[in-house]
Amino acid sequence: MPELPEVEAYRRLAEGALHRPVATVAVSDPRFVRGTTTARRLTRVLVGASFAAARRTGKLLVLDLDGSTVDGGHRLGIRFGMTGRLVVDGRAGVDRLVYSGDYSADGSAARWDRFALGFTDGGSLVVHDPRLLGGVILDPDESALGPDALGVTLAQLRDALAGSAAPLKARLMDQGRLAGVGNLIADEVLWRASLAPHRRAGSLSPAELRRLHRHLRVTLDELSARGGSHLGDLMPARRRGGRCRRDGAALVRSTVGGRTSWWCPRHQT
DNA sequence: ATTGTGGCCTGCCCGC
DNA sequence: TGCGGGCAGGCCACAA
Repeated sequence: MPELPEVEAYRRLAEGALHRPVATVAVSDPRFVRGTTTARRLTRVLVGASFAAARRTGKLLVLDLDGSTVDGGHRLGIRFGMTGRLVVDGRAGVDRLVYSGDYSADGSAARWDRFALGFTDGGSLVVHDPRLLGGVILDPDESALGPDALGVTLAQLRDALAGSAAPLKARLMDQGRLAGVGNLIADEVLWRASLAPHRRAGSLSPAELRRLHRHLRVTLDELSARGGSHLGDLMPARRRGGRCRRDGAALVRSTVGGRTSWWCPRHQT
């Protein structure tokens, strides 16, 4: 589910979990713990610790542990995959997620709670993820991520695309080059910027690059303000029989960069 | 190195 | 109405 706007909302929600000592760690499915991290180690590091900061790069949420404790300096990384939600003290960061059903507060969805921290004050931080495509990891490699899409400069965007023969959309979604753009936002931005998703990433003229940069910034701002990456202008037409809201042309559905893409063959070139 | 493909998971929707 | 295939906003390992 979540792209940059959702994870940013989660980050703000996670700020409510700072400076509260962790009492318990619960991992309901070991597959949710990624990399070389183990549930045992998570428990050892987190119990007794508290978080000093909640940061975000792209779709990765990072909670810094308070540096004054024995295990200080560690970082807890949380990814949300396509269906992950963050719930702090019973409150969700995002009201609704497409494709992941609705989270009811009556506990009926508790079986999808993959990771839960209990604080000494009785509150909690829970990651809910039915599809199990997200995960938690200790000390994630943040250097593997490109610059965050929110605030990326024109020069950084140029660097991310220059010289590449890969489809433009695939490169935009390459988290190592640019962090935070997912499938929906990529379609939305390319539609707004009048660029076809299968264009070679390195083929953009300076004017096209500036246009893409401007629309990327504006789109991320707008979707964050609207409350989610599924609230783009292209979204309602992103279905069979959908027509371009701008010029009425039948939208094309094709696979680009391994992902389903919807685009207008008339104005996206 | 870069680019493309398949697989991981569960839930929902559409067509029969 | 019931059933099953296809598909879903991500990411990672692997192949060419």
